[in-house]
Formats: sequence, structure tokens, C-alpha cells
Amino acid sequence: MVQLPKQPVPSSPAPPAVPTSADVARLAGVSRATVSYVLNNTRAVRISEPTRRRVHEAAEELGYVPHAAARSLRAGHSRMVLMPAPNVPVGALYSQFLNELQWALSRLDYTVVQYGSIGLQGDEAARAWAELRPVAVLVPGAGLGPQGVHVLKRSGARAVLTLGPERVEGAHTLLLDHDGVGHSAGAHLLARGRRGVGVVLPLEDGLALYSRPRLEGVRRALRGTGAAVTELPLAYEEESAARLAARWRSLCLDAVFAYNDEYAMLLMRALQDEGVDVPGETAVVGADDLMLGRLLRPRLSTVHIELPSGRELAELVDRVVRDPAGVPEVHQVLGARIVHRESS
Amino acid sequence: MVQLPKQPVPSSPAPPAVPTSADVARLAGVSRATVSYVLNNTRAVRISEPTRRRVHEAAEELGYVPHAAARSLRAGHSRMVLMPAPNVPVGALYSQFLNELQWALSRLDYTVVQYGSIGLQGDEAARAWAELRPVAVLVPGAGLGPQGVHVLKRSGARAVLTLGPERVEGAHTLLLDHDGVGHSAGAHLLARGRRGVGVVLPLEDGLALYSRPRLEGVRRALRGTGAAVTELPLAYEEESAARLAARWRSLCLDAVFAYNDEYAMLLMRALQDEGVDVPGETAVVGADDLMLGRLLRPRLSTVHIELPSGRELAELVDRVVRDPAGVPEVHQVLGARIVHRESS
DNA sequence: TTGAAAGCGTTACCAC
DNA sequence: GTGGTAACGCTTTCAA
Repeated sequence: MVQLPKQPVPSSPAPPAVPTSADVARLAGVSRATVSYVLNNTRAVRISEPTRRRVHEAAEELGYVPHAAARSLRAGHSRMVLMPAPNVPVGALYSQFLNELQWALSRLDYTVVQYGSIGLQGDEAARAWAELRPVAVLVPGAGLGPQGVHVLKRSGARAVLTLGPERVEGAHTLLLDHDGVGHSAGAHLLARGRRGVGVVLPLEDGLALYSRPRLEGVRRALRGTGAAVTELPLAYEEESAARLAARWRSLCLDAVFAYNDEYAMLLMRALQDEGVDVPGETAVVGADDLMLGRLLRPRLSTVHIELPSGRELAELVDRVVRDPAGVPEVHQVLGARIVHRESS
Repeated sequence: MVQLPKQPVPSSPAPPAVPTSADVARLAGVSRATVSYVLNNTRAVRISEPTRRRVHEAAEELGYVPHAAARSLRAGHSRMVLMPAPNVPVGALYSQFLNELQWALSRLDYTVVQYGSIGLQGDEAARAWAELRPVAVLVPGAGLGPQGVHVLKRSGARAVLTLGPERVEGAHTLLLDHDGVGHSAGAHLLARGRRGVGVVLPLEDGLALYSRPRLEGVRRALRGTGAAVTELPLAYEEESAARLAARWRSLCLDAVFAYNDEYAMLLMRALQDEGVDVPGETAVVGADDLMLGRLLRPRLSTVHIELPSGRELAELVDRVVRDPAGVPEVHQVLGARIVHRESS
């Protein structure tokens, strides 16, 4: 729960009062109700043109901007869609998706707000979000549990959606099929005749949620084929990659699925520095299909991941807001397809 | 100005009312005032321990979460710091800076919110932000003009800060010295004996604001030395880079400052594919000091950019909020220093 | 130690 | 057509 400051900010010499609709009404010589009607284009009531003009002019002159808090307090609901602000760098793919989503939601008259939640533990975050009384909450990744969902719904959120690798009780879930990403990579490597497949598991926090299902996907693809999977913990640092590369030949691998393109670049570089031929001796496959991969030599094979379009997701949010019970709770998303280049 | 929906969302079968402090009071058998005292730890008034417990239990049982809008409406101010949500992928450097800032601000009891402003034109955005009555607004890049600053201040924002390449009238500005970035690169290349320096100008929208000052910085470094600067427009696509590389030798350049590490990678790859030796024939320098650069061969020389620390910026925001007039309006920031590796 | 009441800025319902 | 008025949820004097 957010604490208000113990003592309000000190009033500077001249704190010119913020204009309210009452000020506009006074200046225009009408009532507050009329101001509201004019400024909100209320169609149920007809206001004479001269009056409208006077109101608009007054608002303009005073620099009047309506007070969202007062409005939503009165209305009993807001049009705010809240998302937690990402706390890791977002790639081009995801960034574009976010933009699209935002744009589509604003077309539907929603306001998208990303809430900085660093330092908030689990349910604290949900409580903090709930204080803003968003009409919808959209949470990518993990970080929202059933408790949090409950808090949000209890405080009026009509839609709580998660976008991640696992279902969350009570929320609408867009299930990101990371297993399928690994499966694509595994099946591809198998088809290329590889039999000893390493799978990179990033040591960085929070990535296990994705890397584990991807690993499982590779396992699934190779099951019963005689090909073997080896787990390869790796930190996103040159040194860690160098250590792994140094013992590469002892691992007896002829392929590696490197979690994503960036880890792939890191590892491929280390392998090459160690004299390991790619793809001759070891095939390398990344994921995310970044520009990066096309610039490497050999060009990096990768798993292209297809997120749902921002427009689709926006419409889903809107449907859930309008009728939470009328929309299935789980949606499978995320197409994955291999992009074969030169590294495999 | 945000339109409310013409008709409110249809009430589903059982819209269980959101609990208010009145509900908590009723359940605990006390008055609303007492609830407020207990939940806000108001020190000016002592509440008996049993009563406190009853209130807390009631709040817990009902899943009560205070209503931020009502609170800030009553208080007359909020502790919200608003930033526009970035609409381009943010790199690791900036992302970490944002996290730090957010964390530091939350330590100071502020709530950081990123507002999705795509589709809003210039001053519309400022009006939309102003509706939320943030106590501070922090705008990286351009996108906020004097008009917008005025709107925000008029609606109660005590601090309006911009973080960008140029001053904005009325706002506190953290002047990002992109000129210095170019200057570092230029001076370095000059010291390495280069005389024909190309400077990449990204064609992507919005980057001119940074690339122009960087170009000027290079020019400044080379002025009066006999070395020449050539502008090199470049899109972030392989094909564009290939075209540039194809005519490279006709340009008679022995060095290039590639705007940043990503463009540097793109261009360096194209040059190498064209048979141009780096750094023998042409030196390449990037900027941002990404991990990326260390993985390239030759390792990429780069300009390391030092943003102000999140903590410092948070403290600045806080100082401006407390006393807008007591803080100088313009701050020069952004240290730039060359990191010499192998590509130059 | 607790309670009653006023008021923050809006909008919607009813009279005029 | 237009103008009072009540109410949204909360905090904070002021009284008891």
C-alpha cells in the first residue's frame, strides 16, 4: 500500500491553482453541468452553439484539463489497461508487439499504462496495481499468481490476462508455447543428421521459465530417436562461454540449441575462437530471428517466433472486459518455425 | 481528451461490489475515520491495539485495497512520476538505467508510470498525461515542446524534466551531450592517423535528433586538421549496408563512425563481405559499448556512454518536486569515453 | 480514543 | 436548453 508523504510538498511562493471545470463554468458564465456536457459532447442534451463556443474558449484560455481521478471516481470505472513495465531489455520483436498492442488498445479507447514494479514482491505488486483500479491488467511472463489475480478482480479489474509459459488460476491466459520453440529446433537438428544435441540454459534470473520448456521441447523432438540431449548452463558473459567452449570436444556434441540468438552469438563466437568448425563440427541454432543472426558468419539458423498480433490481443482484452465469462480462459499462441541458414 | 465509453460495460451476472473503507469500518465495527487512521499509520492519533487488529483483519478479510484516485483527489496531489513509454527497443544500457531510476524513485515513495502515447500528436500527449495529474513528468528524447510543458505545469505538475539533446523552454533539462559522443570518436580516429572519416546517419525515424549532434561532434574534432568528414545515410537493413559497401572504395574513406554498435556491426559485416579490411583499410567505431562489440572480429572499438545514474536522477526529480525554483534548469550530462579495441 | 462531517473534481439525474 | 444537487471513496479537521 502506497504511503502518502508525511508532510505535503512545501507550497512554493505562487502556487497558481489548477483550473477546474467550475473555473471554466464561471468564466463562460454557465453552470458546471453545462461545461461537462459541452466538453464531453453529451448527445443526450442539446446545447446552443454560442454556449458551446463560450465554454470551449474558456477552457482553452484557462488551460483546463479534466482530472482523470475525479472522472473515474465518479464513473465508477476507468479505461486503464495496466501492464507491469518490463525490467529487462526488450528486443525489437517484443517492442514492436507492445507498440502495436498499445496502438490497438488506444483505438478501442483504452489507456495503456506500464507500472514500474521493481522492488515489489509478488502480491505487493498486484495490490499496488489494484490501487489504480485498472479495468484490465495484462501481465507478460510470470510474476502474477492466483492470489494476485484474486486481488485484482476483487478490486474491480474486469480482465486479468497473463501472457506466459503457464496457466494462472483465475486469469485468462495466453499460453506461450515455448515447448514448441525447442521442438522446432530439435526436429530440425535431427533432420540435419545430428545426434548429440546440447541445449543452453541461461543462468540469468527469470529465464528458466522459458529455457526449461524449450529444453523439454528439444527432448520431445528427440525422444526415441537415439539422439541425446545435454544441458549446458551458460551465463551471458564471454568468460562463461569460453569455459564452455574449452571443454566442448569432451562433450561429444555435434549440435547446440542456444536458447536464443544472443546466446547463440556468444557461444558461436567462443566455439570459433576455440577452433570448432560451425556447422561442420557443431551445428548452432538460435531463436528469435534477430537481425543479428543474419550478420553472423556463418549466418545463424534460428527459430522464428510468432507472437499474436497486437491487434488480436487488444481485441481479446476488449472482449474479456465486456464479458469476462464469455471468453475461453486459455488460448494457445506462439507459432514457431525454423529458419534454416548456414549454421546448421 | 479521453472519451468515456458511451455506454458503460455491461454488468455481468454477479458484479460483487468492490470493498471500500466503509465496508471495512462496518465489518470492524468502527468509523471510516478510524479505518483510515489505522491503515495509514497516522501517528498524530493513537488507536488502541485491539481496534487496530480488528481493522486490519477486516481489511484482510474483505480484500480491501485503497482507491488511489479517491486518495489523490482528496489529497490534492499524487506521488506519480509519469514517463512516456518508449516506442523503440531499448538497449541494455538504457533499460538498466530505467530500472535503477524506477527503483530509486520508489525508494523516495514515488510511483513510476509509463504512459503509452503512440498515436498521440505532440501536445495531445501532454494533455493526456496531464489528466493523470502526475507530480512529475520525465520525458526522454524530444517529443515535448514548450506548449506541452506549459499544459503540464498548469495542471499541477511540480517537475517537468526532459532528458534529451536540446533545451526545452520551461522545463528542467538534462542535456545529453551527443556532440561529445561524436567528438570522442572523431578525436580517437584522428589520433589513430585517419584522415577520411565517414559518419553514419541512420535513416530510421527519430534518430536524426541524436545522429546530427554526433556528426557535429566528429566535425568539431576534425576541424582544422585537414581530415574530412563524409555523411553516410544508412538504413538498418542488410541491403542498404551492402549498397554502401559496394561503393566504399570510391568514397576514399579510411575510417567510419557508425552511429552506434548495431549499425557498426551491420556496416562492418558488409564491408568485410566486400573484402574491405578492418581496421587495415578502414577503421570502424561504434557507440554504446554493447556486449555485441566484444563478440565481433575484429573486436569493435566503441564510445562508452555514461548516463547519469538512476539514483542521481531520482534525487534530482525529488529536489525539483520539492522546490522547482531552487534547482538550475539545465544540467549537462552524459560522459563519453572511447573504448579502444581492435577495429580502429 | 473515536465519530461526524466537509470537501476534493466530476458527471448524471431532475427540476426549471 | 440549462442549472442545482447528490454521489463516487477517501482523508482530515473538529467535537465528543
